[in-house]
Amino acid sequence: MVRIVVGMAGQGRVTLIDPEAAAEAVTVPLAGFPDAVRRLEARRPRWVWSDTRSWYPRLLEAGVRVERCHDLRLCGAILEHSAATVTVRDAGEHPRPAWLPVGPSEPGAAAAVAASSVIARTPLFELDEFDAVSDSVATVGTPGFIDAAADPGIDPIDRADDAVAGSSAEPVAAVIAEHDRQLALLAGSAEPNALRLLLAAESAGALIGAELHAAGLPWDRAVHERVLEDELGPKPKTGWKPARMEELAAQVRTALDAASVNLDSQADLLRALRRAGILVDSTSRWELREQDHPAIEPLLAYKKLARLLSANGWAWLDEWIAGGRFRPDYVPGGTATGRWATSGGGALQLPKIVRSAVVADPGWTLVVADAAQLEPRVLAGMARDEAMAAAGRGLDFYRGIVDAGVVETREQAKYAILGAMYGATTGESGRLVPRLARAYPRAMALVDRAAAEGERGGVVSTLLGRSSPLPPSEWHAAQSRASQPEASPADERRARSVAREWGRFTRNFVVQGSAAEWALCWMAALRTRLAAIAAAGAEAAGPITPASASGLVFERAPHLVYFLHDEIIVHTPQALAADVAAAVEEAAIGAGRLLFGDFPVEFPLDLAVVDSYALADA
DNA sequence: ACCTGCCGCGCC
DNA sequence: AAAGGGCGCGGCAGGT
Repeated sequence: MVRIVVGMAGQGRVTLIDPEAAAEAVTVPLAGFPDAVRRLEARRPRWVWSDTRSWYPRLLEAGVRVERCHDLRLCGAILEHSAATVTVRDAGEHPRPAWLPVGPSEPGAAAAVAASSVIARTPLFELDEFDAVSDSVATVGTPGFIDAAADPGIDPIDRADDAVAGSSAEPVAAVIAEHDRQLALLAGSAEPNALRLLLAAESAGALIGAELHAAGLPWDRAVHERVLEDELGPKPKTGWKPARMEELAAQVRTALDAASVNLDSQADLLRALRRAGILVDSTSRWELREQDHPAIEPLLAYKKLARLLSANGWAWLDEWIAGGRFRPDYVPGGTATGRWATSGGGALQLPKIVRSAVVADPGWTLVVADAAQLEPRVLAGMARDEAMAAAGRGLDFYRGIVDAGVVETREQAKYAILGAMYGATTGESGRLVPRLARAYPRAMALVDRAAAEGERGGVVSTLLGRSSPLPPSEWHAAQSRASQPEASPADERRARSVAREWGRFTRNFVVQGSAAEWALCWMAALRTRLAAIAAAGAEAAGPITPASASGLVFERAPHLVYFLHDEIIVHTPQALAADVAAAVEEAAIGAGRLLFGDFPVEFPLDLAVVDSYALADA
C-alpha cells in the first residue's frame, strides 16, 4: 500500500510525498493541489493528511475524488482512547504531538440480493488488508488514561488562511512522523487487526462526510412549501404566526379559560394548565397525552405545528436549501460512540413529514436502504449468540423472537430488546428482559458485563476497539462522597443511581458503537462499489476528458447523498438504479462478513427505489 | 445585548 | 401504551 503524505511546505505551498520514495516528492502552490492529487491518485495511494475536513473539500470543489485516506485527527483520537493501546501508550515512547488537532473540526423495488459469488469476487473496500474480526469483545480497560474532554478544535477558515499564508502548521515532516507514530501505536496494540479496520473505516467515513456535503441531498422547495401550507396555512408575514396555529391557540385558550396564555412558554403554559385543573408536572407531550381535557387535543396539535415551523419552516428553507440541495455539515465520529453528528440544519432529525421534499432530479432516482434492527443483530454477532442470531434470520428480528417462543407478541419482543440494550429496569420493558436473558444468555451477558464495568467507572470498547470515555466528574464525586464514613443513606442512593446511569451508557455504548462500525463498513464498501459502477458507465460513455472528470464525481455518477446511523440514500441515474441497489445489498453482506466472519448473523435491508424519500418506508 | 441552562421534541 | 441509550436545535428563562 503506497501512502502519500500531505503537508505544508511554507509560502503557502503543499508537499505531497511518498516517504518511501522521497525523491519523487511534489511541492505545489495550494491552487495546484487538486491537480497534483488527481495525477497521483492513479497510483491508488492512501492519502495521509491531518484532517479530511480541512483538505478534502477543496479537492471535491475541483472535481477530484480520492479512493482512501488516513485521517490523522480522527484516527489519533481513536488510538488515544482505545483500551487496546493502553500498554503501548503507557510505555511513553509515542507521545501525541501538540499540533495534531483533537476534537471535531469545523468545515466549512429493490433489486435482488447479489449472489455470494459476486461478493467473493468483488473486493470490499480494502478487504485484502483485513481478516474478519473474529473475537467478540467488550474489552475491559484500565481507568486512568486521557479523558475525552472536548478540545476547542481548529477553525477551518484560519486553517485555510494559514495554509495560504504559508504558516508552519503541519509541515510535511511532522505529518509523516505523526502517521508513523500512529502506525506504531497500531502495531503495538492488543488488537491491531480490528483497530486497523476501524481506522480505515473511520477515514473512509471522513471522505464520505465531505462528499455528502459536496453532493447535497436533492430537495424540492415547492414540495416542502406545499407541506408547510397544508399543515400551517399560508406563509405568514414576518412576526406573525401561521393561521392554523392561531386557530389552535385560540381553542386552547378558550378551553383553559386563559385568554392571554403564551403557549410557547413552558412556565406560562404549565401555570395555565394547573389553574384549569390539569395536574401535570411538565408540558411534555407524553404527560399531556394522559390527560382528559378539551384543551389537550388542540394543544398537542399546536405543539406539533410549532415544532414544524421552528425546526423546518420557511426560515429553515431559506437558510438551508440552495440550488435544490440540502447541504448539512456532517461530523464523522462526532459522538462518543462513533456515530456521526451533524452541525446545522438538523440533518439527523429530518421529520418524516418533510421527507416528501427529498426528490430525485429528473431522470434520476433514489435508492433508499436501512438496516433492519441493526443493533440487536450486531449484539448477537458480538456475543456470538447462536440462538439470537437464529431469531434474526429473516427480515423481522422481532417476529423471529416471537416464533422462538421467547415472548408472545412482536411488540413485546421489541420492548424486551430495547430494554436489554438500554438497561431498562422498570415497566413492561424491564419485566420482559429476564425472559430475553433466559433465551439469549450470551448476548445478555455481554451487555450486562458492559454495564457492570461502567458502574465501577471502567472503560468498555466496541467490536473494533473504540473505547468509552471515562465517567463524568459527577460519578467520581458521588462515589467518593458515598465512601466517606459519614456518608448518609441519601449519599449512597445517589452514588448507586449515578453509577447505574453510567452503566446504562456503557451498556449501550458497546452496541451502538459497534453498530456504527457496521454502518461505516457498509457505507465504505458501498462507496467503492459506486465508484466502480461510475467508472464502468464512464467507460461506456467514452474517454474521460478533464472537463468531464469533475462530472464523474457527482454529475453523472450514482453517489451517496444521505446517511442516518443505519440508513443511506444514493442518488442515481435511473438506468443504474438496479446496479446500485445490488451494490447496496452486496455491501451490507460484505460488512457483516468483515465484522463477524462466518458467524451466521444476517443484516437484511429494507430497500426501496423511489423518486421521493417519503415513499421509502411506505 | 449577549450567554448559558433547561425543556421539549425531532431522528436513530 | 410501555421509559432506558445517543444526538441537535429552537425557544424561553434567568443570569450578566
